[in-house]
Amino acid sequence: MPPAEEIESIIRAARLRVTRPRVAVLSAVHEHPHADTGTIIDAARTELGDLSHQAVYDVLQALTDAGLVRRIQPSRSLARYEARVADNHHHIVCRDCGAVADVDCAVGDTPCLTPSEAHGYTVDEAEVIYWGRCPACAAPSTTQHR
Amino acid sequence: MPPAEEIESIIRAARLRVTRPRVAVLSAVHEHPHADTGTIIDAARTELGDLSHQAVYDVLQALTDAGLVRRIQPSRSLARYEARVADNHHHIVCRDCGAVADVDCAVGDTPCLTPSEAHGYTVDEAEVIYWGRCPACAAPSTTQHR
DNA sequence: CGCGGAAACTTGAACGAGTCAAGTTTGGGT
DNA sequence: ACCCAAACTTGACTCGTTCAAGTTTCCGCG
Repeated sequence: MPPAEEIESIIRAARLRVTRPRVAVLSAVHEHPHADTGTIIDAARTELGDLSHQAVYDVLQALTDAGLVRRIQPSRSLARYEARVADNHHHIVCRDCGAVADVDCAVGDTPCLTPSEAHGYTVDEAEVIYWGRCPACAAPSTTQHR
Repeated sequence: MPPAEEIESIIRAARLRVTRPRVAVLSAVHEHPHADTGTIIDAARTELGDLSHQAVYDVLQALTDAGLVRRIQPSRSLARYEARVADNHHHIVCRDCGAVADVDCAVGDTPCLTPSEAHGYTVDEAEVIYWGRCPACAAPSTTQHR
């Protein structure tokens, strides 16, 4: 969780204008890894007071384009954002509650980045999602899952 | 593209009731790999005449639960379905036009199915999506991509 | 230090894939 | 042939996301 000044310089370093909404949104993404848009809107409003949802969508788009955040969207889930970028890690998603956790790659730095037959496609990224159940949902009796 | 009788027996073998909507939808998924829901609805209607969109959603859900089709949903894309199941293959998605192609796994049968640290999760599937550009969109001058 | 313009934000309406709910039809077991 | 739970129809509705028009603000430049 970098302090506000560091957030500012991160934004500035990406050649983006520094605005209060952008600082608030980027902070929110740092503080809430894998949060969906609604959660980010709430967190940014807590920090700023008023803020339109449209601004948050715009900011997230700008930050994504600049490579400061990454957007992930597992099936049956809303869009989620994370600030861990450019370090090649992957995700485990719980089939029941949708919780997301980070996983470092199993095989070296760029796992499976070589499809056997690419059909002429130019590949630049391999995204891996592990599906399963989180500890809470896997527990048999404690909670009635879903 | 199996004939109608074979589609029927596939459905019956999964202990599902055989109905005309189900046969039409499963045929459509076989005939249009990676099609989104709208395309499947159109294809099924072409075969059947009238058919409610709700029925298609129900059928796709039932077929997915039974393991007869697989649902995939790359970021920024609608839900797509395919009939190739239980053979561990993955997908290449074009960043520009959204086209999807199949890829057999690079490393053996169950690629990367072992995350380095699973955070207590029980993992049962590893889904890999390669991101890049399809031959048409990668071509520099021919088509103005997007 | 203040101006100017483009980028960023606000407001409010609209879109559309997917879901919900209530009523009717139908497959297939007894 | 009967029956009923499963499957389908109809139609309204939800809500994450996008679109559009107008206003504000950041920041390079003089």
